[in-house]
Amino acid sequence: MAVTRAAQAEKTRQAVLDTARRLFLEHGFDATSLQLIADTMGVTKANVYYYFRTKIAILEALLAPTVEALAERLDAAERITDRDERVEHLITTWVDQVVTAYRTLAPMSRHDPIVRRHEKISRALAELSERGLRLMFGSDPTVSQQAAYWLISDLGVVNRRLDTLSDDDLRTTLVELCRRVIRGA
Amino acid sequence: MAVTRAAQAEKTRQAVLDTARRLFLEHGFDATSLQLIADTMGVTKANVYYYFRTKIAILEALLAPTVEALAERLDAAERITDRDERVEHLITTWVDQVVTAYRTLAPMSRHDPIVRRHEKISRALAELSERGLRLMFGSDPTVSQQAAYWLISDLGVVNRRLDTLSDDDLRTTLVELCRRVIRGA
DNA sequence: GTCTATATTGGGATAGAC
DNA sequence: GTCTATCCCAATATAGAC
Repeated sequence: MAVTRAAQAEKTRQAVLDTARRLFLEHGFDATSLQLIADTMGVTKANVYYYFRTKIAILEALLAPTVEALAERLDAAERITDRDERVEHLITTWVDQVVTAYRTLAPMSRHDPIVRRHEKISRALAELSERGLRLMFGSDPTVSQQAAYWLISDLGVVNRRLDTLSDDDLRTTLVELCRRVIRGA
Repeated sequence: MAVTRAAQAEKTRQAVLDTARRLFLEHGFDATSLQLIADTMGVTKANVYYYFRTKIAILEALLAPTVEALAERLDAAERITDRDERVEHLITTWVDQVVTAYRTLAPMSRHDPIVRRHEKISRALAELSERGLRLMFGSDPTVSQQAAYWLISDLGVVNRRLDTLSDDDLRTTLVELCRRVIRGA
């Protein structure tokens, strides 16, 4: 019982993040008020503000790990010299990330209008996407290759639709789909 | 002059729709205020309200033709008995619809959070999507077929990325991509 | 058909008590 | 660390003059 204050702080802070993530995904960022977040958690608005100075700061805190994970994926892929192997790595790790997307903001991160409006976030995501494209197809991808890549980059939508599948079956299905799209381009 | 009130009415009403469409696409529905729409058009909020009783009514008016066009596409496809021919028809008309998406709400219609929250709209789109799936793959599609279909249903994202292409090149690229995804499933 | 003016609600955000 | 109370502003929507 000695650490109460700091422990309580961490717990509440995490609760804000978890609640906000759920609500952002369900209603969208703009339609999720701090009042709603606070009510859902069972605390007051002021308490939420104690942990995050603005609403957008909550989103940034949520998105940071996702962006970081994306960057690490690409770093790892960059270290693979064999082309086929690298593509395979990119595909499987990408599918992994998408499959576990419930626990991240991935499905919303591209589609919620806030992302387009938030320069810092949108630029970060755009840069990572471009980097992934180059790692897949080299510095001068054909139009067909670009199309294939951008199509796959939106796998989150498929994920949502196949939510009755087990994680393993979903993974297998998506990997095969990606392989077909990418390898044929 | 001979500019009747009715003509003026039609003109202003259309201006509201055009302006709203542009702004909804750019900022998202929730972040687009009637004030912004009115200011952009150079009229007052009250004038906008003269034509649409609520903000959501503007969205509904915008979405109606898109939904209608989608339904007609499926009706036409239903009349084609040959399986391969029907799939080909679905693909090409779908690509057509996506390519001309600037003039519709297609790119936003799936992704803006308002769609998920608006029951009438979301149900209509969901029903049409399911119908398309059946027309493509019959009444009992495999998981792989479903995945392929849902992936393709989100073609709007690819469209946005390839905006430097001519319409014809874009069309060709997308049709080939769709064929590969669908036929291989 | 378009305007000015206003009602009303809810949003993000802060001050200060406990 | 959490609360109550409040500020300020922007949003949707309406009333009534021209």
